[in-house]
Amino acid sequence: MPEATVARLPLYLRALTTLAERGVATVSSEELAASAGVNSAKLRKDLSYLGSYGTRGVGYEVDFLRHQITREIGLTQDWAVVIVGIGNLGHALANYGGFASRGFRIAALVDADPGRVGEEVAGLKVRHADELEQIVQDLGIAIGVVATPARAAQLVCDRLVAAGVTSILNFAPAIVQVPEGVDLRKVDLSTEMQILAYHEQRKNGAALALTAEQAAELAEAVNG
Amino acid sequence: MPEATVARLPLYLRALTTLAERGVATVSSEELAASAGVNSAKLRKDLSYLGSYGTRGVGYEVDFLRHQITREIGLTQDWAVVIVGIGNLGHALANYGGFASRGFRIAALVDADPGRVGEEVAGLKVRHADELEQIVQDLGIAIGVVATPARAAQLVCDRLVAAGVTSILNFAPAIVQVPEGVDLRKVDLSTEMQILAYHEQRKNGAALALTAEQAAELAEAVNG
DNA sequence: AGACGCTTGTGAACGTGTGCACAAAGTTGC
DNA sequence: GCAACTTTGTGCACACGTTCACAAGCGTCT
Repeated sequence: MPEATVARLPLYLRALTTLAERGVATVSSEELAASAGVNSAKLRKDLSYLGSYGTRGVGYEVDFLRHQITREIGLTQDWAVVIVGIGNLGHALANYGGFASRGFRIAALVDADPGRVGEEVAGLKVRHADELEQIVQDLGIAIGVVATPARAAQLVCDRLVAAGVTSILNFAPAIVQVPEGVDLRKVDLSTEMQILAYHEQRKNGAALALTAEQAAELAEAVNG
Repeated sequence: MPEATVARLPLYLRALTTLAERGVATVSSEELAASAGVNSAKLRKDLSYLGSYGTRGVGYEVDFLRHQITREIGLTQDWAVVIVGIGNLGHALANYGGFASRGFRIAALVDADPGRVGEEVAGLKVRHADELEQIVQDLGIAIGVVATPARAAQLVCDRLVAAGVTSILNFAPAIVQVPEGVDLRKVDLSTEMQILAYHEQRKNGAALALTAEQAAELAEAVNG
């Protein structure tokens, strides 16, 4: 299955869930594509990799298709996740409701700061980073989420990998290297913002962009 | 400039900044590519879209190249950003240090909950969502960050667009439609986790995956 | 049963992105 | 000043992803 298709399956899953909640039983590729924001031919080709689950002349049965995608992605199993780094972002991730409903379970929270260890966040006690290897092994954790400062990211990833974690989601603004066979995905606000800025600059954006000084004055006048 | 190249420029910028901090003055495409985690030919091709800023036989001057990329992306200007939705994630974003250093300035925080309005977060007073349009116009905001619950995301984006925002970064786990000409990027934990799960399932992951029941027992035994 | 209308699934063309391999161009050493 | 060495910039071939367009298949209506 093409990587691009894999990346869109969660999108389709979300659209299907919304439709199911509205009580829709059947949906055509055209409708589903519209609500997922993609081209209908692309949607059909993507779904065709799963098998022939549609009915010509009718469309796709929402619940059935949802189940097939869920199975394909592997969400019928429960995935234990450890979050490393319980700062602002770690807190937000620990409290994020979208995990549990999709088969991900925050199994442990870890931080290197002794001051944070023992604190209870989202119903779990924060544990010390020294225990990381033990935690990963005891809880059968396969997915690690890194929400540490940039300087700690590489070390944390190395330790996660050494402990047997083979999938890592990195939120730290750092370039991290992992060995072959380990999946590393990164989520980076700063990068996304910079991509937006690039396009903004090439639109009417020049008019809206201010010098730092002008902006500071404005901000003070309005917010202060 | 190809979209794929634009998406990598921030990566190069980060690598260059790290090198500059280490006092490195010159870098070859091979070295820079290694530290950015990409192929050196790709790096050179990407940089060639900026112009011919390298010296054959030598490499690239770190500071100079950094400046060129900064300019190309548009980070020499100050971009005013509004964050909508000051929950856990909004807090984390407001306090994220990586913005200011890259030319982005959190100019305003907005929330629909009257209970949060007036609260001070990251040195700014949270203002009510009703004022959104006014704030966008007064502060010359070009980029909006949406960190609301999923159900509010579409409405917030519509209002941002109506107020003149043409670049939006959406953190809400929702599929949002925007008119032509508006750039919408999304950052979605859940999607990223699902992509990881897909690959994990196709590796040795089956061994690590537990049923929900087994996992709950384990978790209780270890965390409880 | 047969004709008609609708929607899927997919072959084929097109466009974008990647990576090799090398000529061009600069630096260094003698 | 010239030869040897290093590294950039890029033409070209290939791989990947997207979109069109339509045949195949299913349901419905007469």
